[in-house]
Amino acid sequence: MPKVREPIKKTSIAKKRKIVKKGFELMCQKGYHHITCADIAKYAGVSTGSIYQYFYSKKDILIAGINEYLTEIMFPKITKEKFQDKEAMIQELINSSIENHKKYKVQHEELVSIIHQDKELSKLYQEKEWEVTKSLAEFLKKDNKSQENILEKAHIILDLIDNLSHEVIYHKHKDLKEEILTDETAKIIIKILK
Amino acid sequence: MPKVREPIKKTSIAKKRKIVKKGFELMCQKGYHHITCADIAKYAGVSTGSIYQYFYSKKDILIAGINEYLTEIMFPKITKEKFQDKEAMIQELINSSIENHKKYKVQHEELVSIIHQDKELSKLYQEKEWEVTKSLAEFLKKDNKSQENILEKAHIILDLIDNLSHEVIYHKHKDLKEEILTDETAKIIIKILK
Amino acid sequence: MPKVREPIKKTSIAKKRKIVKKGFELMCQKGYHHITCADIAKYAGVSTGSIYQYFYSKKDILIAGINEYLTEIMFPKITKEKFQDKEAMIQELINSSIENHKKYKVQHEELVSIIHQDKELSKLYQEKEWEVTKSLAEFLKKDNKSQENILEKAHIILDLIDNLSHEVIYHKHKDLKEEILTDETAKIIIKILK
Amino acid sequence: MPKVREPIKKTSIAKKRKIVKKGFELMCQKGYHHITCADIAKYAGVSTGSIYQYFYSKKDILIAGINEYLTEIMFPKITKEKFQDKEAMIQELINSSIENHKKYKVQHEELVSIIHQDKELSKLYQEKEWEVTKSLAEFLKKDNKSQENILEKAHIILDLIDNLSHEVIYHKHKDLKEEILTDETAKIIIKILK
DNA sequence: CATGAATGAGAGTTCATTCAT
DNA sequence: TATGAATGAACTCTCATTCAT
Repeated sequence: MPKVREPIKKTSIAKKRKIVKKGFELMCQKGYHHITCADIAKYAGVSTGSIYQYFYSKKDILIAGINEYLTEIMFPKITKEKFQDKEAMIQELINSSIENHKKYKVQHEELVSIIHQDKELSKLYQEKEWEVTKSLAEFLKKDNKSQENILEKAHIILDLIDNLSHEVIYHKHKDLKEEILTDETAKIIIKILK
Repeated sequence: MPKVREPIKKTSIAKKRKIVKKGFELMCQKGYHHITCADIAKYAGVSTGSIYQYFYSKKDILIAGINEYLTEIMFPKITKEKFQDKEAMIQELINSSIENHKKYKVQHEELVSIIHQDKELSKLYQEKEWEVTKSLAEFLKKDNKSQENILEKAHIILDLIDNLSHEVIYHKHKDLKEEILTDETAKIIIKILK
Repeated sequence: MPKVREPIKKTSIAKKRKIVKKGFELMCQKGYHHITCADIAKYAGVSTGSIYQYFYSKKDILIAGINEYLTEIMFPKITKEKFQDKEAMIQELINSSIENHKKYKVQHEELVSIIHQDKELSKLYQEKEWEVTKSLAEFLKKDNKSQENILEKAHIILDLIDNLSHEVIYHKHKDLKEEILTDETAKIIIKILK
Repeated sequence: MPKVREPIKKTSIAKKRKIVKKGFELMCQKGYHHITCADIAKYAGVSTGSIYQYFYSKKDILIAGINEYLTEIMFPKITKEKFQDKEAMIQELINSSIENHKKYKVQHEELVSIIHQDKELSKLYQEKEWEVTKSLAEFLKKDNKSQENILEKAHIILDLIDNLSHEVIYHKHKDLKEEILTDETAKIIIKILK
């Protein structure tokens, strides 16, 4: 079924990456269905034909982008054992999450929506998500023996941080103070871990 | 842009409602971009022409559906003062949220995604969300004086409940026990309100 | 896989037929690969969209055209028992074949080429061809008992007539006299049947 | 239209020939419109760029191939005066035709179709065809004086042989015995020449 | 008012040809 | 001279919207 498409040799690696980067960026900004392949090509500074030298389809670009995003940005490793105490660790978790969200500034929901409409992507997403949950649970266990329901707690904690990040990034509700929200979230997580 | 479109007079109210109900249902099930107007017409048992008697566009149906959804389902009033204590209130909040999610079983993310791509919808969504947050904050204040940062806490609480509902509905992570997750969420909310 | 496409109700039968007629005509004139769907639409006096209301694809139009062509034109029934003698029958066979070829004036080879590239069409073509061969053989048997290898002879006869028709229609070789060619062909067929 | 293209000098003669040979082979196997220039390049073991060093266009390769085919294969000289009698000559004619068809095993119709869509090719084809017809007529005249309408007869004979070859090669009709068909064809040709 | 056939702009994708290396 | 990545016009097909009936 695939006709052309070659991994790469030298500077074309850069080209393929540029297409993913720029294409994914555009998709996140405007929504997958609101941009055309021509848009992507123009934005990436290549021809429409070039896109199909490296990707099977428009969707293929999205998948590549999501893959990268999930792997490198959204679910980075957290098993850094350098933290002295829980407070520091949690603060670091929050900060890095906000940093990551700021950096990508994706329309996160667009992504999540598309992910959930595609079996393959859905599976990938959940695997990554689960990996991080387990990794956090592992970390918390070390620090604090006899923790009950640690997986569930880790899940909740990650959700709290994710939600906080969104609020900070998009700042949808003018009457919520960013600082207070961050503090409260941190305090709640501490309470959870008590 | 507007050509024809009449609010309603008698039994055609029912027709318009049927289009919204069935159309929105389909959109939530399969995704806005994956269904056609013909699909909606067939599913609603009307002709494609009829759709444009009551709606300006395909998107117009979505907006009507979201409006209804936000108003009646997702953000119902919570200022019921019948609760005896916080625990009961929280449990009720959790139960009704899960019930609502179960009832609609929408592809929630699809909705959220589309909402965020449309200024108008986005504003509407946030207003509704904020209304409920305020309403919960108000309720909590009554019950417990001297609560600091109550808006932020209310926001976090609603997020926790929403997240729990999703997990229960879609059950993405096989290793998370529904019961434990519910209990833990409830416990955390109690802690927040301490 | 098929999305839309409805047989027909009333005047749309005419529309579908017009698309086949005109589309097939164009294909035969210019070659399947040298015309676009837009060309067909314009030539048939409909919109491109209309084409896909009645046909799955561009190729589908070709198939419909070929079907009709094979059934009605190229391989008409020959079991007319009204002939008094072989000579008359053969002359009639030749005349009607030339008439048919003149009438359609298709680029016959284009057709045959496409037919041979498509399994389904190929089968259909051979079935029709074979039917006529058998029908002619049957006819000849009646007229003349104890005919050996009658199927093979019928096949050769039909080929001779087909070839004659082409030569007459396209008149490729200026130095061949049409009349003589026709006469010689008829004489040869008579000899075959001796 | 013409940009670059050089006849040849030394070993690149071989390269050009390889492109024609392999390209034409592919075209005959899969059909002109079903293969790409990239396919040809790969199959011939050269780069796509190289093709345009020797040919103006994709079609140019086809023309070169057809030229060679017509000249060397399809219409070989038949003025060999080594035959003792008509029967032997006819048998040899039949055998060599079948051999040729077997050897190339081209999708003959594809060729013929394309030839007829191109004025230039069409003319070339007819010239070659006519040359052979004349050459056969010449041969037959020598062998047998006082032959009337010898050109027309030669034409018919060549057609009979061509048709036989196709039937033998593609064996489309299971109920036709190859041997009988060959015998009958030979017998008919003998009768023609009586 | 209701219908559903008709419309046609615009989508994703292909591939003959070019050209920098 | 040889390469193969790059190009972009042109293709087939879709579908939101219109409108004659």
